[in-house]
Amino acid sequence: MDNDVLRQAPLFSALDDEAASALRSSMTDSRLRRGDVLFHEGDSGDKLYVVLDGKVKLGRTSADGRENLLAILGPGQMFGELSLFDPGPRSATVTAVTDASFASLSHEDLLRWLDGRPMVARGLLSQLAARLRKANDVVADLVFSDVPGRVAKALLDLADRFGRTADDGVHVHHDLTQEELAQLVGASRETVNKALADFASRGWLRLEPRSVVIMDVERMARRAR
Amino acid sequence: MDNDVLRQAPLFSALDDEAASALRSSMTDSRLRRGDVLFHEGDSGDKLYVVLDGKVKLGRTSADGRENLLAILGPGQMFGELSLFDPGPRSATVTAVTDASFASLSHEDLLRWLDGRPMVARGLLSQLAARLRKANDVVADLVFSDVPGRVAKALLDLADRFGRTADDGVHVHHDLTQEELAQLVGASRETVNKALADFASRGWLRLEPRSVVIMDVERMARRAR
DNA sequence: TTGTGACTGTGACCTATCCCACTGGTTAGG
DNA sequence: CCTAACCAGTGGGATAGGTCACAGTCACAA
Repeated sequence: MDNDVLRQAPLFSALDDEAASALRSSMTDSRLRRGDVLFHEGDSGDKLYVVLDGKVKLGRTSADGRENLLAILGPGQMFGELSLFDPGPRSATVTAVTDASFASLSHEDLLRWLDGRPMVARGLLSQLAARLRKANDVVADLVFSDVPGRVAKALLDLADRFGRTADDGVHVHHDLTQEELAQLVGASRETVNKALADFASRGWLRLEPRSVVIMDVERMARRAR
Repeated sequence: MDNDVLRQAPLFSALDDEAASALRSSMTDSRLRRGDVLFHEGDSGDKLYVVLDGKVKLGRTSADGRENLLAILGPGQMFGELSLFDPGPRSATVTAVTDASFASLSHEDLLRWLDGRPMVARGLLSQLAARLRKANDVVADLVFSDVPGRVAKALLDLADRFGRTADDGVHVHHDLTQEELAQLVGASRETVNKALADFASRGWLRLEPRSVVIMDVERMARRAR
């Protein structure tokens, strides 16, 4: 249950059992319904969260109201660390994409842990490094790839993290509307829809509401590059 | 001189004098001429570098050979940490944009320092967090802003870090060709050139080879948003 | 001096993608 | 069960920006 998810989470993975449960006991739990907002870009706040169950989206809104999603996070993933180590207002809005639950840790508690246990620091550093690497990849994709390519890549990434392989293909219940998918890849809903329709017409995938079945992972991967 | 730069560098800023000079003494120095490459994307390597003097560009190359610059770094800034905390090949190519010198620290040495001194860990965490925040901003810009906007923003950022204010404006010796500037903002050289020409014709800036003088920071800032 | 190569400046296309308009389907609340 | 929202699908026109093709400038070497 809860603790299994946390033990897998990179934040905890280097800790022994008693340390992990001590850390766990200083965390508070919370939950949200689909569509609810945990906090807004610009809010102040200094908690770090770990997703226990469900999915959330991290998004930012431009001056003229358009939205862009930085990431979709699922069980075991962490967010909110930015306001912690680089103090300042929250840099993104976090919204539940499905009903979801979290464990959270306050600034002070985390710092206490950091000072005592170097392994926690290493875990956090490698988490941040991985995130940074990924962010750089996103930048490269925006510069180099066209929209269909980015859509293919996003779907494969979601498949990796949330997909279940069956004999008719990889079922990906991403729980995102096409609008949200579009915001995730930085394109308009319409172009994303056309890209998806094109993939479907080639038999690479089958479209279902808030979900896809990827039938030809190989070609999708080739299209993504 | 050298040590002044390092003491300003975020990696060192939280250390007291004797700790800083101990850390300094475990670092090795090196230097490059303009155009020389320190390491290539895909290389293995586990050193962390701090720029002592000069400027470098971090770039990645796409499958079809086009280039994209992730960042221009100057004195006091750090790079190469990614391969450290998220082990793997180097994720970018580092090239000297001017003659430059560096201090470097090996994987093991850094980890030794990390375990002993929690402040070093915090410094690194906040560095990475700041970088991540910045990377997210770049993503948002690519999605929301047009090329002239991104050019304006890039120039202001360079001005912030490398500019010298005089009575005719802020002199920014960025040392980048327009080609490199284009790679930095993710656009073609031609469009960047036209954007620059437009800014110049409006009297917002004056163009000089590998350098600009920003005469109307206010309007540039407004254009960037 | 002249030639060579690197960089900047500019016009003319061409195309990916955005924006708009509309249709049909599906869901949720009264 | 009906109506309002929301969501997915699709066509067509407008456009930002990429690509191509040159011309002009400058530095530096022969």
